[in-house]
Amino acid sequence: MEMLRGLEQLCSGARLRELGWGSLEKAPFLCWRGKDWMQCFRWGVHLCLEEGTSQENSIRHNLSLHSKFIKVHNEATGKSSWWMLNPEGGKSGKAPRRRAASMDNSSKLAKVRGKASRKKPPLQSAPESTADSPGSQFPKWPGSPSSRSNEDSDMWNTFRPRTSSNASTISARLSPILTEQDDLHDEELLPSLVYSSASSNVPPTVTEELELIDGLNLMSPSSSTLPTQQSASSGQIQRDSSFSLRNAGGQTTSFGNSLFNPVDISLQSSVSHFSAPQSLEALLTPSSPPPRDVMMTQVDPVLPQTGNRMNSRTLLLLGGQASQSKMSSGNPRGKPAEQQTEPVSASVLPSTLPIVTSPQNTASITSLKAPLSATTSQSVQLGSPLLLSSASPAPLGLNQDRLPIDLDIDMYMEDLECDMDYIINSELMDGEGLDFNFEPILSTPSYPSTSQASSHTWVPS
DNA sequence: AGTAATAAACATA
DNA sequence: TATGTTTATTACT
Repeated sequence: MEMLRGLEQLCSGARLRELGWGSLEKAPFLCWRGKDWMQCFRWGVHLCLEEGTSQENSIRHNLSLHSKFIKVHNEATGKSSWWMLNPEGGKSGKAPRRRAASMDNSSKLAKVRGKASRKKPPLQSAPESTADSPGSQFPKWPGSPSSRSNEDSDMWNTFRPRTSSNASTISARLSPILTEQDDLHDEELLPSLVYSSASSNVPPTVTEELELIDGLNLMSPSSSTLPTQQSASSGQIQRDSSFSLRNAGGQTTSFGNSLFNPVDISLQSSVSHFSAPQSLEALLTPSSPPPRDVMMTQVDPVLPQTGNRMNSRTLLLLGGQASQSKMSSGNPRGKPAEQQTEPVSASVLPSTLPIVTSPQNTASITSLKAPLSATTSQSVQLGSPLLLSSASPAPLGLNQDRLPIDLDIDMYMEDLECDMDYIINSELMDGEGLDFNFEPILSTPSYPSTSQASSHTWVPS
Protein backbone atom coordinates (compact mmCIF):
# COMPACT_ATOMS: atom_id res chain seq x y z
CA MET A 1 0.00 0.00 0.00
CA GLU A 2 2.55 2.38 1.00
CA MET A 3 4.26 1.74 -2.14
CA LEU A 4 1.22 2.65 -3.98
CA ARG A 5 0.91 5.79 -2.18
CA GLY A 6 4.41 6.48 -2.82
CA LEU A 7 3.90 5.95 -6.42
CA GLU A 8 0.93 7.97 -6.33
CA GLN A 9 2.81 10.71 -4.92
CA LEU A 10 5.60 10.05 -7.15
CA CYS A 11 3.56 10.00 -10.17
CA SER A 12 0.38 11.55 -10.96
CA GLY A 13 -1.71 9.13 -9.29
CA ALA A 14 -5.08 9.79 -10.50
CA ARG A 15 -4.54 8.77 -13.93
CA LEU A 16 -2.46 5.95 -13.06
CA ARG A 17 -5.18 4.50 -11.13
CA GLU A 18 -7.51 4.85 -13.87
CA LEU A 19 -5.18 3.09 -16.03
CA GLY A 20 -5.06 0.15 -13.85
CA TRP A 21 -3.22 1.20 -11.06
CA GLY A 22 -4.94 -1.43 -9.12
CA SER A 23 -2.57 -4.01 -10.15
CA LEU A 24 -0.08 -2.17 -8.26
CA GLU A 25 -1.53 -3.16 -5.08
CA LYS A 26 -0.02 -6.43 -5.46
CA ALA A 27 2.86 -5.43 -7.31
CA PRO A 28 4.01 -2.28 -6.16
CA PHE A 29 5.95 -0.04 -7.89
CA LEU A 30 8.58 -2.15 -9.14
CA CYS A 31 6.58 -4.95 -10.26
CA TRP A 32 6.28 -5.13 -13.87
CA ARG A 33 3.71 -7.68 -13.84
CA GLY A 34 0.94 -5.32 -14.03
CA LYS A 35 1.01 -4.17 -17.47
CA ASP A 36 -1.14 -1.44 -16.46
CA TRP A 37 1.36 -0.20 -14.27
CA MET A 38 3.98 -0.40 -16.77
CA GLN A 39 1.86 1.29 -19.16
CA CYS A 40 1.52 4.04 -16.87
CA PHE A 41 5.10 4.51 -16.94
CA ARG A 42 5.32 4.01 -20.50
CA TRP A 43 2.90 6.57 -20.92
CA GLY A 44 5.27 8.84 -19.52
CA VAL A 45 4.63 8.82 -15.98
CA HIS A 46 7.63 9.83 -14.23
CA LEU A 47 8.83 8.65 -11.08
CA CYS A 48 9.60 11.24 -8.73
CA LEU A 49 10.99 10.58 -5.45
CA GLU A 50 9.58 12.48 -2.77
CA GLU A 51 11.78 13.49 -0.13
CA GLY A 52 11.32 12.20 3.17
CA THR A 53 9.28 9.38 2.14
CA SER A 54 10.17 6.23 3.82
CA GLN A 55 9.75 4.59 0.55
CA GLU A 56 12.21 6.81 -0.90
CA ASN A 57 14.87 4.42 -0.27
CA SER A 58 12.96 1.57 -1.64
CA ILE A 59 12.05 3.39 -4.66
CA ARG A 60 15.47 4.41 -5.31
CA HIS A 61 16.57 0.99 -4.77
CA ASN A 62 14.17 -0.29 -7.27
CA LEU A 63 14.84 2.31 -9.75
CA SER A 64 18.45 1.72 -9.75
CA LEU A 65 18.12 -1.93 -9.39
CA HIS A 66 15.82 -2.65 -12.18
CA SER A 67 16.74 -2.22 -15.67
CA LYS A 68 13.27 -1.26 -16.39
CA PHE A 69 13.91 2.12 -15.22
CA ILE A 70 16.03 4.51 -16.92
CA LYS A 71 17.58 7.33 -15.31
CA VAL A 72 17.61 10.50 -17.12
CA HIS A 73 20.09 12.85 -15.96
CA ASN A 74 18.81 16.17 -15.28
CA GLU A 75 21.51 18.59 -15.03
CA ALA A 76 19.31 21.48 -15.01
CA THR A 77 17.57 20.33 -12.06
CA GLY A 78 20.72 19.68 -10.39
CA LYS A 79 21.31 16.45 -8.87
CA SER A 80 18.10 14.81 -9.17
CA SER A 81 17.52 12.84 -12.22
CA TRP A 82 14.44 11.64 -13.81
CA TRP A 83 13.47 8.13 -14.01
CA MET A 84 11.59 6.67 -16.78
CA LEU A 85 10.58 3.30 -17.85
CA ASN A 86 12.92 1.69 -20.06
CA PRO A 87 10.96 0.89 -23.08
CA GLU A 88 12.63 -2.24 -23.78
CA GLY A 89 13.42 -3.07 -20.36
CA GLY A 90 9.97 -2.43 -19.49
CA LYS A 91 8.86 -5.32 -21.35
CA SER A 92 10.36 -8.07 -19.63
CA GLY A 93 10.29 -8.02 -16.05
CA LYS A 94 12.65 -6.84 -13.77
CA ALA A 95 15.95 -7.73 -14.50
CA PRO A 96 18.41 -8.10 -11.99
CA ARG A 97 20.80 -5.85 -13.34
CA ARG A 98 23.65 -6.34 -15.32
CA ARG A 99 25.83 -8.45 -13.48
CA ALA A 100 23.65 -11.21 -12.92
CA ALA A 101 22.18 -11.24 -16.19
CA SER A 102 24.09 -13.95 -17.63
CA MET A 103 25.79 -15.27 -14.75
CA ASP A 104 23.46 -16.73 -12.45
CA ASN A 105 26.17 -18.57 -10.86
CA SER A 106 28.46 -15.76 -10.78
CA SER A 107 25.80 -13.58 -9.52
CA LYS A 108 25.01 -15.96 -6.86
CA LEU A 109 28.56 -16.28 -6.09
CA ALA A 110 28.80 -12.67 -6.03
CA LYS A 111 26.03 -12.57 -3.64
CA VAL A 112 27.68 -15.04 -1.54
CA ARG A 113 30.78 -13.14 -1.67
CA GLY A 114 28.96 -10.11 -1.07
CA LYS A 115 27.45 -11.44 1.93
CA ALA A 116 30.61 -12.73 3.13
CA SER A 117 32.65 -9.89 2.21
CA ARG A 118 30.66 -7.09 0.97
CA LYS A 119 29.26 -5.84 3.97
CA LYS A 120 32.34 -6.36 5.60
CA PRO A 121 34.04 -4.59 2.96
CA PRO A 122 34.71 -1.93 5.18
CA LEU A 123 36.72 -4.49 6.83
CA GLN A 124 38.39 -6.33 4.12
CA SER A 125 37.08 -7.75 1.04
CA ALA A 126 36.20 -4.56 -0.43
CA PRO A 127 38.14 -5.26 -3.48
CA GLU A 128 36.31 -8.19 -4.71
CA SER A 129 33.04 -6.82 -3.98
CA THR A 130 33.98 -3.74 -5.67
CA ALA A 131 35.11 -5.75 -8.48
CA ASP A 132 31.65 -6.90 -8.94
CA SER A 133 30.22 -3.60 -9.01
CA PRO A 134 32.64 -2.34 -11.46
CA GLY A 135 31.96 -5.19 -13.58
CA SER A 136 28.42 -4.42 -13.36
CA GLN A 137 29.08 -1.09 -14.66
CA PHE A 138 30.39 -2.54 -17.72
CA PRO A 139 27.43 -4.47 -18.40
CA LYS A 140 25.53 -1.46 -17.82
CA TRP A 141 26.33 -0.44 -21.13
CA PRO A 142 24.17 -1.81 -23.58
CA GLY A 143 26.91 -1.12 -25.75
CA SER A 144 28.69 -3.92 -24.52
CA PRO A 145 29.24 -5.46 -27.56
CA SER A 146 28.55 -8.68 -28.55
CA SER A 147 26.01 -10.01 -26.44
CA ARG A 148 23.53 -7.60 -27.21
CA SER A 149 22.55 -8.31 -30.60
CA ASN A 150 20.60 -11.33 -29.90
CA GLU A 151 19.52 -11.50 -26.50
CA ASP A 152 20.06 -8.07 -26.36
CA SER A 153 16.61 -7.33 -25.81
CA ASP A 154 16.64 -9.50 -22.89
CA MET A 155 20.02 -8.65 -21.91
CA TRP A 156 19.13 -5.26 -22.31
CA ASN A 157 16.41 -5.46 -20.07
CA THR A 158 18.51 -7.14 -17.77
CA PHE A 159 21.15 -4.73 -17.80
CA ARG A 160 19.93 -1.42 -17.49
CA PRO A 161 21.73 1.07 -19.29
CA ARG A 162 23.00 3.32 -16.86
CA THR A 163 21.92 6.48 -17.55
CA SER A 164 23.47 8.88 -15.55
CA SER A 165 25.57 9.58 -18.37
CA ASN A 166 22.62 9.27 -20.46
CA ALA A 167 21.08 12.28 -19.31
CA SER A 168 23.96 14.25 -20.21
CA THR A 169 24.27 12.15 -23.14
CA ILE A 170 20.93 12.98 -24.15
CA SER A 171 21.74 16.44 -24.35
CA ALA A 172 24.66 15.50 -26.29
CA ARG A 173 22.55 13.43 -28.36
CA LEU A 174 20.63 16.27 -29.25
CA SER A 175 23.29 17.51 -31.34
CA PRO A 176 24.07 14.14 -32.61
CA ILE A 177 20.60 13.71 -33.38
CA LEU A 178 21.69 12.37 -36.55
CA THR A 179 22.04 9.13 -35.00
CA GLU A 180 18.78 8.75 -36.50
CA GLN A 181 20.34 8.08 -39.73
CA ASP A 182 22.07 5.20 -38.35
CA ASP A 183 19.06 4.29 -36.58
CA LEU A 184 17.14 4.36 -39.64
CA HIS A 185 19.10 1.59 -41.00
CA ASP A 186 19.05 -0.41 -37.98
CA GLU A 187 15.71 0.56 -37.00
CA GLU A 188 14.34 -0.35 -40.21
CA LEU A 189 15.41 -3.74 -39.48
CA LEU A 190 14.47 -3.94 -35.96
CA PRO A 191 13.19 -1.34 -33.80
CA SER A 192 14.03 -3.03 -30.72
CA LEU A 193 17.20 -4.26 -32.05
CA VAL A 194 18.00 -0.95 -33.12
CA TYR A 195 18.07 0.08 -29.75
CA SER A 196 20.38 -2.52 -28.71
CA SER A 197 22.34 -2.59 -31.80
CA ALA A 198 22.72 1.01 -31.78
CA SER A 199 23.92 0.88 -28.38
CA SER A 200 26.31 -1.77 -29.18
CA ASN A 201 27.64 -0.24 -32.21
CA VAL A 202 27.56 3.19 -31.21
CA PRO A 203 29.94 4.65 -28.90
CA PRO A 204 28.97 4.92 -25.42
CA THR A 205 27.70 8.29 -25.76
CA VAL A 206 25.60 7.44 -28.59
CA THR A 207 24.44 4.42 -26.95
CA GLU A 208 23.47 6.36 -24.07
CA GLU A 209 21.70 8.64 -26.21
CA LEU A 210 19.84 5.85 -27.63
CA GLU A 211 19.06 4.72 -24.27
CA LEU A 212 17.84 8.00 -23.43
CA ILE A 213 15.85 8.00 -26.38
CA ASP A 214 14.37 4.83 -25.50
CA GLY A 215 13.49 6.28 -22.34
CA LEU A 216 11.77 8.89 -24.15
CA ASN A 217 10.12 6.40 -26.21
CA LEU A 218 8.73 4.99 -23.23
CA MET A 219 6.12 7.38 -23.66
CA SER A 220 5.34 6.00 -26.93
CA PRO A 221 2.54 3.76 -27.21
CA SER A 222 2.72 0.33 -27.65
CA SER A 223 2.82 -1.38 -30.35
CA SER A 224 0.94 -4.12 -31.52
CA THR A 225 -1.88 -2.08 -32.51
CA LEU A 226 0.22 0.54 -33.81
CA PRO A 227 1.47 -1.39 -36.59
CA THR A 228 -1.87 -2.00 -37.75
CA GLN A 229 -2.98 1.38 -37.43
CA GLN A 230 0.12 2.74 -38.64
CA SER A 231 0.25 0.59 -41.57
CA ALA A 232 -3.25 1.31 -42.20
CA SER A 233 -2.90 4.88 -41.63
CA SER A 234 0.56 5.76 -42.17
CA GLY A 235 -0.69 8.97 -43.38
CA GLN A 236 -2.77 9.45 -40.43
CA ILE A 237 -0.06 8.63 -38.27
CA GLN A 238 1.88 11.36 -39.55
CA ARG A 239 -0.68 13.69 -38.54
CA ASP A 240 -1.35 11.95 -35.47
CA SER A 241 2.13 11.66 -34.81
CA SER A 242 2.30 15.22 -35.14
CA PHE A 243 0.35 14.96 -32.16
CA SER A 244 0.07 11.80 -30.64
CA LEU A 245 -3.16 12.54 -29.25
CA ARG A 246 -4.62 12.05 -32.46
CA ASN A 247 -3.40 8.66 -32.80
CA ALA A 248 -4.78 7.93 -29.66
CA GLY A 249 -7.96 8.84 -31.12
CA GLY A 250 -7.59 6.42 -33.85
CA GLN A 251 -6.33 3.70 -31.80
CA THR A 252 -8.25 4.75 -29.06
CA THR A 253 -11.02 3.51 -30.87
CA SER A 254 -10.35 0.36 -29.31
CA PHE A 255 -9.33 1.63 -26.09
CA GLY A 256 -10.82 4.87 -26.30
CA ASN A 257 -9.87 7.07 -23.58
CA SER A 258 -7.30 4.88 -22.24
CA LEU A 259 -5.06 5.77 -24.96
CA PHE A 260 -5.47 9.27 -24.36
CA ASN A 261 -4.83 8.95 -20.88
CA PRO A 262 -1.46 7.75 -21.28
CA VAL A 263 -0.79 10.57 -23.35
CA ASP A 264 -2.23 12.87 -21.00
CA ILE A 265 -0.17 11.53 -18.38
CA SER A 266 2.90 11.98 -20.25
CA LEU A 267 1.97 15.37 -21.07
CA GLN A 268 1.03 16.22 -17.72
CA SER A 269 4.05 15.00 -16.24
CA SER A 270 6.08 16.57 -18.82
CA VAL A 271 4.29 19.67 -18.38
CA SER A 272 4.83 19.69 -14.86
CA HIS A 273 8.42 19.24 -15.38
CA PHE A 274 8.79 21.79 -17.71
CA SER A 275 7.11 24.13 -15.64
CA ALA A 276 9.34 23.43 -12.92
CA PRO A 277 12.40 22.74 -14.67
CA GLN A 278 14.35 25.14 -16.09
CA SER A 279 15.35 26.45 -19.19
CA LEU A 280 13.35 24.08 -21.12
CA GLU A 281 10.41 25.49 -19.72
CA ALA A 282 11.42 28.84 -20.59
CA LEU A 283 12.36 27.70 -23.93
CA LEU A 284 9.22 25.99 -24.51
CA THR A 285 7.16 28.55 -23.03
CA PRO A 286 5.82 30.69 -25.67
CA SER A 287 5.69 33.55 -23.43
CA SER A 288 9.29 33.37 -22.78
CA PRO A 289 11.11 34.65 -25.72
CA PRO A 290 14.49 33.87 -24.56
CA PRO A 291 14.13 30.35 -25.32
CA ARG A 292 14.18 31.09 -28.82
CA ASP A 293 17.76 31.56 -28.89
CA VAL A 294 18.14 28.41 -27.25
CA MET A 295 15.77 26.80 -29.45
CA MET A 296 17.51 28.07 -32.35
CA THR A 297 20.62 26.74 -31.08
CA GLN A 298 19.20 23.42 -30.71
CA VAL A 299 17.60 23.57 -33.91
CA ASP A 300 20.55 24.49 -35.78
CA PRO A 301 22.38 21.46 -34.91
CA VAL A 302 19.49 19.36 -35.35
CA LEU A 303 18.10 20.59 -38.47
CA PRO A 304 21.05 20.18 -40.46
CA GLN A 305 21.28 16.71 -39.51
CA THR A 306 17.93 15.57 -39.03
CA GLY A 307 16.33 17.93 -41.16
CA ASN A 308 14.02 15.71 -42.86
CA ARG A 309 14.78 12.82 -40.88
CA MET A 310 13.08 14.01 -37.93
CA ASN A 311 10.68 11.38 -38.59
CA SER A 312 8.51 9.60 -36.37
CA ARG A 313 10.71 10.04 -33.58
CA THR A 314 9.60 13.37 -33.50
CA LEU A 315 6.40 11.89 -32.70
CA LEU A 316 7.72 10.11 -29.82
CA LEU A 317 6.39 10.98 -26.60
CA LEU A 318 8.47 11.96 -23.90
CA GLY A 319 7.52 11.38 -20.56
CA GLY A 320 7.51 14.30 -18.59
CA GLN A 321 8.93 13.99 -15.45
CA ALA A 322 8.01 15.51 -12.50
CA SER A 323 11.08 16.54 -11.06
CA GLN A 324 11.31 16.21 -7.46
CA SER A 325 11.41 19.76 -7.12
CA LYS A 326 8.17 19.96 -8.76
CA MET A 327 6.73 17.30 -6.91
CA SER A 328 7.78 18.51 -3.68
CA SER A 329 7.50 22.10 -4.35
CA GLY A 330 4.77 22.30 -6.77
CA ASN A 331 2.31 19.70 -6.29
CA PRO A 332 2.56 17.45 -3.57
CA ARG A 333 1.25 14.68 -5.52
CA GLY A 334 2.88 15.32 -8.61
CA LYS A 335 -0.30 15.41 -10.03
CA PRO A 336 0.01 18.75 -11.25
CA ALA A 337 -0.70 17.50 -14.48
CA GLU A 338 -3.56 15.73 -13.36
CA GLN A 339 -5.56 18.42 -14.57
CA GLN A 340 -6.61 16.55 -17.45
CA THR A 341 -6.77 13.42 -15.94
CA GLU A 342 -9.52 11.99 -17.63
CA PRO A 343 -11.08 8.78 -17.24
CA VAL A 344 -9.21 6.28 -18.95
CA SER A 345 -9.91 2.76 -19.35
CA ALA A 346 -7.98 0.83 -16.97
CA SER A 347 -7.42 -1.84 -19.43
CA VAL A 348 -5.24 -0.01 -21.62
CA LEU A 349 -3.16 -2.32 -23.53
CA PRO A 350 0.23 -1.36 -24.28
CA SER A 351 -0.14 -2.56 -27.68
CA THR A 352 -2.98 -0.39 -28.32
CA LEU A 353 -1.27 2.61 -27.30
CA PRO A 354 -1.38 5.37 -29.64
CA ILE A 355 1.48 7.35 -30.47
CA VAL A 356 1.70 10.25 -28.38
CA THR A 357 3.73 13.18 -28.66
CA SER A 358 5.06 14.43 -25.62
CA PRO A 359 6.19 17.77 -24.91
CA GLN A 360 9.49 16.67 -25.74
CA ASN A 361 8.38 15.77 -29.07
CA THR A 362 6.91 18.97 -29.38
CA ALA A 363 10.01 20.45 -28.34
CA SER A 364 11.81 18.56 -30.88
CA ILE A 365 9.37 19.64 -33.30
CA THR A 366 9.74 23.03 -32.19
CA SER A 367 13.31 22.84 -32.67
CA LEU A 368 12.77 21.59 -36.08
CA LYS A 369 10.46 24.21 -36.88
CA ALA A 370 12.56 26.78 -35.53
CA PRO A 371 15.18 26.16 -37.95
CA LEU A 372 12.74 26.00 -40.63
CA SER A 373 11.12 29.17 -40.05
CA ALA A 374 12.74 32.23 -39.01
CA THR A 375 9.76 32.80 -36.92
CA THR A 376 11.10 30.74 -34.31
CA SER A 377 8.98 32.34 -31.84
CA GLN A 378 5.96 31.07 -33.46
CA SER A 379 7.27 27.73 -33.92
CA VAL A 380 8.27 27.71 -30.46
CA GLN A 381 4.98 28.57 -29.26
CA LEU A 382 3.34 26.03 -31.28
CA GLY A 383 5.93 23.53 -30.93
CA SER A 384 6.52 23.85 -27.39
CA PRO A 385 4.86 20.89 -26.02
CA LEU A 386 4.92 22.38 -22.74
CA LEU A 387 2.80 25.00 -23.79
CA LEU A 388 0.26 22.82 -25.11
CA SER A 389 0.12 20.49 -22.39
CA SER A 390 0.62 22.78 -19.64
CA ALA A 391 -1.01 25.67 -21.09
CA SER A 392 -4.03 23.94 -22.12
CA PRO A 393 -5.71 22.28 -19.41
CA ALA A 394 -7.10 20.09 -21.93
CA PRO A 395 -4.87 17.24 -22.29
CA LEU A 396 -3.03 16.69 -25.39
CA GLY A 397 -5.42 14.07 -25.96
CA LEU A 398 -7.59 16.79 -27.01
CA ASN A 399 -7.10 17.70 -30.48
CA GLN A 400 -7.34 21.21 -29.58
CA ASP A 401 -3.95 21.51 -28.35
CA ARG A 402 -2.40 19.90 -31.14
CA LEU A 403 -4.11 21.70 -33.77
CA PRO A 404 -1.78 24.49 -33.92
CA ILE A 405 1.04 22.27 -33.72
CA ASP A 406 -0.28 20.01 -36.25
CA LEU A 407 -0.23 22.71 -38.66
CA ASP A 408 3.33 23.35 -38.20
CA ILE A 409 4.07 19.84 -37.80
CA ASP A 410 2.57 19.08 -41.02
CA MET A 411 5.35 20.98 -42.39
CA TYR A 412 7.76 18.44 -41.46
CA MET A 413 5.51 15.64 -41.18
CA GLU A 414 6.20 15.08 -44.72
CA ASP A 415 9.65 14.30 -43.90
CA LEU A 416 8.51 12.01 -41.30
CA GLU A 417 7.34 9.58 -43.77
CA CYS A 418 10.56 7.77 -43.86
CA ASP A 419 10.57 7.48 -40.25
CA MET A 420 7.09 6.40 -40.29
CA ASP A 421 8.01 3.47 -42.32
CA TYR A 422 10.70 2.81 -40.02
CA ILE A 423 8.43 2.98 -37.18
CA ILE A 424 5.96 0.80 -38.70
CA ASN A 425 8.53 -1.70 -39.44
CA SER A 426 9.78 -1.52 -36.05
CA GLU A 427 6.43 -2.01 -34.67
CA LEU A 428 5.80 -4.88 -36.82
CA MET A 429 8.93 -6.27 -35.62
CA ASP A 430 8.04 -5.70 -32.12
CA GLY A 431 4.59 -6.69 -32.54
CA GLU A 432 4.83 -7.71 -29.07
CA GLY A 433 3.52 -4.55 -28.04
CA LEU A 434 6.68 -2.97 -27.38
CA ASP A 435 6.67 0.59 -27.32
CA PHE A 436 7.59 2.44 -30.20
CA ASN A 437 11.04 3.06 -29.91
CA PHE A 438 11.53 5.86 -32.02
CA GLU A 439 14.47 7.52 -31.33
CA PRO A 440 13.52 10.67 -29.98
CA ILE A 441 16.41 12.09 -31.38
CA LEU A 442 14.68 15.19 -31.95
CA SER A 443 12.45 14.81 -29.21
CA THR A 444 15.27 14.45 -27.01
CA PRO A 445 15.64 18.00 -26.83
CA SER A 446 12.41 18.33 -25.30
CA TYR A 447 13.26 15.66 -22.97
CA PRO A 448 13.92 16.45 -19.52
CA SER A 449 17.38 16.04 -20.27
CA THR A 450 16.56 18.17 -23.03
CA SER A 451 16.50 20.96 -20.86
CA GLN A 452 19.88 20.07 -20.07
CA ALA A 453 20.66 19.66 -23.53
CA SER A 454 19.36 22.93 -24.31
CA SER A 455 21.27 24.43 -21.65
CA HIS A 456 24.21 22.25 -21.71
CA THR A 457 25.36 20.14 -24.28
CA TRP A 458 24.87 21.61 -27.47
CA VAL A 459 23.06 24.51 -26.42
CA PRO A 460 26.17 25.98 -25.37
CA SER A 461 25.46 28.86 -27.43
C1' DA B 1 13.82 -21.75 -4.21
C1' DG B 2 12.68 -17.70 -6.16
C1' DT B 3 10.99 -13.21 -5.97
C1' DA B 4 10.05 -8.89 -3.87
C1' DA B 5 10.36 -5.21 -0.35
C1' DT B 6 12.77 -2.88 3.01
C1' DA B 7 16.72 -1.30 5.48
C1' DA B 8 21.13 -0.14 5.61
C1' DA B 9 25.74 0.66 3.96
C1' DC B 10 28.45 2.53 0.66
C1' DA B 11 29.84 5.59 -3.23
C1' DT B 12 29.78 9.69 -5.68
C1' DA B 13 28.98 14.60 -7.02
C1' DT C 1 23.78 16.67 1.65
C1' DA C 2 21.53 14.61 -2.10
C1' DT C 3 21.46 11.09 -5.09
C1' DG C 4 22.49 6.63 -6.65
C1' DT C 5 24.19 1.97 -6.16
C1' DT C 6 24.91 -2.22 -3.82
C1' DT C 7 24.38 -5.51 -0.27
C1' DA C 8 21.95 -7.78 3.34
C1' DT C 9 17.94 -9.11 5.56
C1' DT C 10 13.39 -10.39 5.71
C1' DA C 11 8.88 -11.74 3.98
C1' DC C 12 5.98 -13.81 0.75
C1' DT C 13 4.67 -17.14 -2.76
